[in-house]
Amino acid sequence: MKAANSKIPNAYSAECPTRQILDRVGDKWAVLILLLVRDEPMRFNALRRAIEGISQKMLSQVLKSLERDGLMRRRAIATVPVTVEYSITPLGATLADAVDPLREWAENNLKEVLNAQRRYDAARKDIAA
Amino acid sequence: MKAANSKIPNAYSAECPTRQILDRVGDKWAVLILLLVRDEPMRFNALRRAIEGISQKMLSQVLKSLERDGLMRRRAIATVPVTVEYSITPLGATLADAVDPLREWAENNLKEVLNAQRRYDAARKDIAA
DNA sequence: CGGGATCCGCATCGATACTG
DNA sequence: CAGTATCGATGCGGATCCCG
Repeated sequence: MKAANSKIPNAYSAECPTRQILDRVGDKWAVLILLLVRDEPMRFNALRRAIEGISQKMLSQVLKSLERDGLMRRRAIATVPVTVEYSITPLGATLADAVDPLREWAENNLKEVLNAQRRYDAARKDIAA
Repeated sequence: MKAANSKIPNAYSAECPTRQILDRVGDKWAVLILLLVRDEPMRFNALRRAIEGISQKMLSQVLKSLERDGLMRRRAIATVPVTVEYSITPLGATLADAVDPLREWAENNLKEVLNAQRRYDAARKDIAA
């Protein structure tokens, strides 16, 4: 990543906010966690169970970064054994709201995307043959 | 969210549309390209120049997957040398629209996120000391 | 101009084991 | 229960060269 190019009209420099946020939203787990926690505070292993396929390492890692970004709050309760509750912050809630249209789009259009893929692959196969 | 995982109240299975789409949107380059191409059709090297830091390999790779997903259209014009124009599809345009709130959020809240990070890091440093 | 093919380093991530 | 620590594979992505 080099210097910014403010000259070019339609350009995304490395410092562009969209890119920086996209890098975080791009973390496929982060958004899922955010959406889950928005509905209700959740505990570590509850999240682990709710998100099929996530490893404990990834989960704790992503949770930490979400907390660092001010999107989530971590609350440890001194019981035995320890209880930890993760809840969304107001800032996180606004992000979750901004992601909602995307989730709706996903639900409404996934099939069409999959169809497009099949068409594309079929066309490619014709060329190969 | 449909009957697939209607048992578990808050869960994201691997087949969840949101996850599948997020995997694509998670590709940090894909969304940027989509947003650029929405405004006006663009050519390969124009995109390359517009997106700071992308390699030609990544660009051609992402372009191909966007085309495969039916989100973008590739049009080759038989000039010498070849001219190739990438434009958004109607489906892609709806996705771009769904991403817009996210971009706005990014522009409005990046600073707050960065502040949160600094606070978090400062607190951690205190503990270390 | 618009890519494909290849090589390869390094960061990611999963698996496992251990702890407060 | 809620994590940390370590190791090892793998695959992403950059760099480079080449071609129609």
